[in-house]
Amino acid sequence: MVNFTNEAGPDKTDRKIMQLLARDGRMAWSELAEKIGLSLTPTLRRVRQLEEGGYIKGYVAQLDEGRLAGKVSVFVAVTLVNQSEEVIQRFEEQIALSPEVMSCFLMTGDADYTLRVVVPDLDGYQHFLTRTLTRIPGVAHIKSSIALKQVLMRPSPLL
Amino acid sequence: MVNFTNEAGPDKTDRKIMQLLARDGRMAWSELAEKIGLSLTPTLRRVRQLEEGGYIKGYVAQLDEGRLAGKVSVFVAVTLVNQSEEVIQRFEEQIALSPEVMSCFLMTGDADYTLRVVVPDLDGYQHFLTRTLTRIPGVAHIKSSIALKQVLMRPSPLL
DNA sequence: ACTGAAAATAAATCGCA
DNA sequence: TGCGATTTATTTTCAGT
Repeated sequence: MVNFTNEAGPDKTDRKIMQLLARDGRMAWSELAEKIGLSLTPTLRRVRQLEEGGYIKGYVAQLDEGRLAGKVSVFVAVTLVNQSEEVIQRFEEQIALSPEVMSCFLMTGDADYTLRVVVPDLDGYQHFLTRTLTRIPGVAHIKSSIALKQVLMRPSPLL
Repeated sequence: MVNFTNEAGPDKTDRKIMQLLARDGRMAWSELAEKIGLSLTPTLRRVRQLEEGGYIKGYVAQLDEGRLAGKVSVFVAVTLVNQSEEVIQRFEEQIALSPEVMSCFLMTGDADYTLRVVVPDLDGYQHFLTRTLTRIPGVAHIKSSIALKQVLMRPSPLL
């Protein structure tokens, strides 16, 4: 018997660490240590704790979505014919395989989905609709809302 | 006279680099070099080119949104009283200061906005509405759609 | 828990093919 | 564009407070 898995949760210093790494995920640990006013060892230990505790899920390069995928975002409200396990599972699976789909949320109430789909232009969206979305079994109805400008996009919540 | 600013754009190797860094943004350059089958020097040069060309916009730690901000996402369609510079500018400015707002898109047509707001619960959303959103000058109408599950969220486009 | 120093790795730079 | 070697910086580990 050893350790009552010290579930303390992030303190103020941990939050500062997360904040800094959310802005620059490749910052040198030595630089991070300096900025939070601790030496290397405890800094790195805190980072590892945050990673293991799942507060930091990973580190990613942010790619230019507009340049690599397209400048047009379409919010798509999808209604399924029913909410059977099979229909839902197949839908979510196919969606995850479509590179145009950047995010997908299951909505309350009507139990349908809202997707954000990124395409180069409206032609590209039409292709996505006809070649991908309408071909997924169980899709009953689709309503599209087109965005032309991304005003704000936070990769991580503000602390 | 020297160089017709060689605007070549990413080749297959560059795309592989972006793909790998989008999955692990803190990977050692030496490991990246191994995976793409080049030595360190050209690998690092390519990475720097991708950064300078804006294909890689930066590196960030992914924080657990559900744990740090909340499990409830609300899509909010906001209509402004008009599209005057002043109203638009103030709206976008205030939105950017609100930590609950994770993203904001300017929509075509009616020229209103779609936001994704993250809150711990519906009470938190009510607070956001009354303390923040409805207090921004120029906000005429609000329509909320509540999500309870994030099915998919890509930090970067698939290559 | 934190510090500081030593040992092991990794990153940046340079001359060259 | 690419390679390999050198210099410089960073990360990791460990003994001490």
